[in-house]
Amino acid sequence: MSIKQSILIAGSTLLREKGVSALTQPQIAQAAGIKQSHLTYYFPKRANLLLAIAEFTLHGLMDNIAAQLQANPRGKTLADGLARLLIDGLPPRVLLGLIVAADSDPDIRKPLRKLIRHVRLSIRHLLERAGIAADDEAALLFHATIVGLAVMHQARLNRESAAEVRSGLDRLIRTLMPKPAPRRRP
Amino acid sequence: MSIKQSILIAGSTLLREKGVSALTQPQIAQAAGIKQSHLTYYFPKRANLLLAIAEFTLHGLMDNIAAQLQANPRGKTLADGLARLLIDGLPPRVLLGLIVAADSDPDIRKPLRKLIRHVRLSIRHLLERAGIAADDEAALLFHATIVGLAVMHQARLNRESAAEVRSGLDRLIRTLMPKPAPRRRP
DNA sequence: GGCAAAATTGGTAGCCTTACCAAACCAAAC
DNA sequence: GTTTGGTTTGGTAAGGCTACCAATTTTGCC
Repeated sequence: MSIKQSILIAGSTLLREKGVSALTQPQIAQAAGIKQSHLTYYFPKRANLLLAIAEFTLHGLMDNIAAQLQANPRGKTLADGLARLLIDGLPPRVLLGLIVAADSDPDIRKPLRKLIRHVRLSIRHLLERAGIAADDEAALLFHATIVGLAVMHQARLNRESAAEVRSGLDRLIRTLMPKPAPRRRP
Repeated sequence: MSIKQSILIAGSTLLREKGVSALTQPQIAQAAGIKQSHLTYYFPKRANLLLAIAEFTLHGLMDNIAAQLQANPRGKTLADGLARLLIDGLPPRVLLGLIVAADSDPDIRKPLRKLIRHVRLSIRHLLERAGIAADDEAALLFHATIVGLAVMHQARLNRESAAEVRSGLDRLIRTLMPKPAPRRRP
């Protein structure tokens, strides 16, 4: 495994488990088993490191989703897979980390926009595959909703918030899925 | 105006305009026109200050929403008012600030949960007033969606993201509003 | 083997943060 | 007018972070 990879892995693990404030050069370096000064050799500025970690992380997530969808491309599985992803905490923390960083380093914002666009696109593919017709606006709302669910869970991190992620996703997908056998109340 | 108030105002202004990373004791103190050491006299720990700012901010927001709703309690206005709130940036930044802080100081999480519960409740009232029937799950989804829209806008801060907030809110509310004259496609 | 480039290390300058403390100050109560 | 309690100030200790650099080691190549 290359050093760069081990840095990225250490970084995203740290991010997942301890949040953005733990994502410092000393801690990442220690977790990756290298010296801090060596870390700056690979990533001279903190922003470089952050973006690399974000890209690396999201790349992994996309693969993850794709694989899950491959396994069983219909509704229930979609909700389950997404729920696991959102509760895991890595994706929202990546986003939060970038937002916070962008506040003090505006250069980050451009790649961040690109990243979000990319996620949006992936979501559209996801929905298509799940048999949900989604125009731009529908994809936007879906995206926003899962981001919101994830962020609110991150804020609370208890059983209730996790349950909300699941029930929220369930309901969200249920309302969007084409009904196979519409049954009406009496 | 009491010193405490001026501190809270300075803090929330700073938060709105420069983001969480600018929310430090020196900067707040300067903005409030007092010495940093004096700031710690009122708020011995950073967490105290953060929570106070969050409460103060959200309190103001609720009043804001309530007033807007008072003025004109139906759909279009609801969307407009919310959009202004979300684009303004203060609410999502308060949330982000608390999440980041909670990562290094878990004591913050309990009041943070309470805060979110409170917002949820306000949203239910809001929806009721706007003539939208909302069970728990619907309120949850509404809440999640607006949080997601706001956060994704904060991440990008450009015209496109602002437009997304507006169109997202529009569509969200449109799908929830009871249709006055349902018209079907041919 | 020897050379050049890349990788790695130890060390440190400079900055910023939070939290604390002792002293000065003010204002109201007695 | 003095005492007492709350306010305000200046100063600072301790710690953490980023970024840089000079020196050493390793690696790949001729």
